[in-house]
This record gives sequence, C-alpha cells and structure tokens, in this order.
Amino acid sequence: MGISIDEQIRILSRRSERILNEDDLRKKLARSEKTGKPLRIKMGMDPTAPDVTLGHAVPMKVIREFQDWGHKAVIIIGDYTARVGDPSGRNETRPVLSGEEIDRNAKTYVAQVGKILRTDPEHLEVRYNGEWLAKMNLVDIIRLTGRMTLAQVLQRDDFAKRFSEQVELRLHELIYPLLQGWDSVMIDADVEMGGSDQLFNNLVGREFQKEEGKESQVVIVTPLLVGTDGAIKMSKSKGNYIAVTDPASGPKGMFGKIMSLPDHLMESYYTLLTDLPAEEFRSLIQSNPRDAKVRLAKVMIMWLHDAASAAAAESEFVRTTHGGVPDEMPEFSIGSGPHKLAPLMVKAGMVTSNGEGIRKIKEGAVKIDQQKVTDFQKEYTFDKPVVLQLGNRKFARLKP
RNA sequence: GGGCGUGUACCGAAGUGGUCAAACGGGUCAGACUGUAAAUCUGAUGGCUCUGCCUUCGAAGGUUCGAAUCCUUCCGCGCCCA
Repeated sequence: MGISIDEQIRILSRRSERILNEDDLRKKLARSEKTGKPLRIKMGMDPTAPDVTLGHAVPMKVIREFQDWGHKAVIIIGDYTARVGDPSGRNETRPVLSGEEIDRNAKTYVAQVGKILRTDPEHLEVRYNGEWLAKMNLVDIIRLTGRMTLAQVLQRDDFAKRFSEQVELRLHELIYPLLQGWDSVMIDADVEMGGSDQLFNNLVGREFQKEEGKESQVVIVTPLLVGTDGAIKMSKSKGNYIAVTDPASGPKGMFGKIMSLPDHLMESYYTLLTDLPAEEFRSLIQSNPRDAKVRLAKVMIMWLHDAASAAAAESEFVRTTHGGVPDEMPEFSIGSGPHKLAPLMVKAGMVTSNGEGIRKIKEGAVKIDQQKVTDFQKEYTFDKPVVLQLGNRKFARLKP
C-alpha cells in the first residue's frame, strides 16, 4: 500500500473536523496493514429524498480514500430509520415517508454513490438497516432505550435547544441516535463517517459497541458544506443543494450553480470537494475570483461527469452570459399561431402564469430570436422555429 | 381533564370592522452593472380577457351596507397544570 500511517492521517485531516480518536484510528490502521484485513468504514444514508448532494460527497470522499487504501465502505441505507425521521440539525420534526417512497429513493442511491465510491464488492457493501431493525421486538427496543438516560440524549445540541425553546420534540426522535448506534454494532463498523452534525449519533455507536464487548468504532466527522445560499448547511430539504447527478450545464446545471455560489464559499468548496493543493487555489481565488470559480466548476464536472461535459458547460456559460444562445434547449410545438407571448412562456415552463409573463415582457426581459419584445399584447405568427428567451438563462425553441 | 396561546400569501411575520390582494424581512424572478449567474443597486412577486374584474387571510356558518378583523361551531398546532 505504501503510504505511511502518518501520511494517511495527514490526508484524512484535510476533511476532518474531528477524529475520535486518532490513537484508535492509528491502531486500527496498523493492525489492518499487518493482518491484511480491511477496515469497515460505515456511513449512513437517510433515503428521505432521492438526491445525493455535494454535502454527502464530503464524507464520501474520505471514504474513497479509505477504499483506495484497501478498506471497505459499508453504506447503510436507513430504510427503517427513515420511518423514524432523523432530526439532526433541524428545529422541527422531520416528515416520515411512506415505505414505497423510501424504497424508491433508496434504489437510486447506489448508482449515485458510484460517482464517488468504488462499487466493486471488494470495496463496497450496501446494507439496509431494516435487515436487523425490523427483527427487533418491543422488548428489544425497550432494552435499547434503557441503555441511555434522558440527560444523555439531551446532551445533543439540537435536542437541548428545541427542548429549552419549547419547540416540539417527539419521543420517537430521541430514539433515532440509538438506532443509528445499533447499526454500528450490527455491522461491526471500524470507522463511522458523517458530517459534524452526526457527531452525537456516531458516538452512540462507539459506546454501544463497547458495551457489547466489541471494539469501538472511530468517529470521523467532516465540516458541513454550506449550500448555494451561502448561509446554511447544504441540505435537500432546504433546496440549497447541488446534487451529484445534476446535469453539467443548463440553467439548473452544476456549472451555473457553482458560478452562483457566493465567492466566499470557494475556499471551502475547493478544500472539501477537490484534491487541489491549498496554495494553488488560494492564490487563484485571491487574484481572480471569477476564474477561480470557473476552475472549480470545471473540476467538479470533470469529477462527477467528464472532461468533455466540463468544457461544453464552460463554453455554453460564456456564450449565454454574453448574450448568446445555447445549442440545446427544450423544444415545443405550438402551431403557427397567432399567439400571444405570455401563454407561450407558460407553456415553455418559463413562468407560472400569464400575468408573470406579461410582467417580464414589461420589464424588458423577453426576447424572440435575440430581439427584445416590448408589447405584451402583440400576436405572433410563426412560419419557422424561433428561440424564445427569458433573461439570459432560460431558453425554449418554439416550432410552428 | 383544566388553563393559556396560536393558525395570514413560497417561508417568517404585521394587520383586531371600510383607505387590504393585505405592511415588513427572507426567498425567488427580472433589470442595471460585472469577462462570475459573486457583490452592489433597482424593480417585480394571488389569478385574469389588466387603469378594471375575480378568488384569497385554517374550515363551515352567521352578524353587518361592508369582515383577515366581530359571533358560533368545527379542525389543526404549541406550551403549562393534572
């Protein structure tokens, strides 16, 4: 394998907010090296929404390092815990999904995770925690809850906060960390990865393993990636996320989303999501933020798509920001007309109502074949396809 | 079971009889600027056959010339006491 343990720790530290604890990790790594037995690196995924985001990608990149050193990722799909709802980092109760929704989401996870992780059976094991949680009966569950006190559970920051602020806190939410901890026992995790908001949950696993007379897992938490709003943690439910499966270009594509990140986020994105050396991107960010962001976008797309898509996304971006028109856009057959423009904009999905379309025309935001439209009452007849444009990001080809 | 409180547009939050399609903030969209879609400034943001009309303020009824605002019932939610 060739890399010293010191070197491994150094590499891991780039994305580690905390390692609990480092000595244990060193011991595990050393033993694994000696025996050739890979470590089991656990990460839980809550299938409450179908997208794996760049937020998940941060701990997953760490897992990928472990895989590259010969260890095994164990991804736990929380099909059962999703029925409970992880309250991490929330100040409100998470909605509980139906079984079908969860299953549907869970299925797509494996493919998405494959963009980041090695997926051969040597390096990846995917488990559903319903596998063992579904078998527990009431007595088992009551015993599990008896392992912790209320005071211990309320140490968790968001629980404590909600409790003291008199925000709703349901009993089932308190059980969530216990279930997640039990997962670690069941799969014999050596290391559990997660965002820093998972710290408490992961430590429960460490504790439970010890109680069961097993070797305790090491807990590594990564910094939380801030979402596209530049303010709060990237999360599916807040809509401030970039998904690993987002298209490279287009109005909702990775390139555009990354370009619209506030500049001050670039350093953390470079650090957490790329492997470029810090000196390199720091100086680029300082000297030319615009180019630094383009570079970031391209690196991300090369990673999650491919080099050709990255180049195409950039050229499309440059063209459209300079008033150009992209090669590809959605097409709509509308018949020759006559048509008023606002309803066409609705049909093309650019606006949600005629009124909004009319407003946009009045604002001077609408163009047909690059010509600004000013009269919202005017009726148009088309004998050949035209490009309808709102702002410089939304395009549709209208065919007679 | 008892008490207090609460339900307003995408979200948060004002409004306690007419001047309310409803302040303000956030978000979103657009305009200007910019070799970033960042930042900043500006505008828009219920629907429509758009200088007017229609439908909204948890639901249903009611009082009134007139209700988001008052009354009745119902539903949802929060906390406290038991």
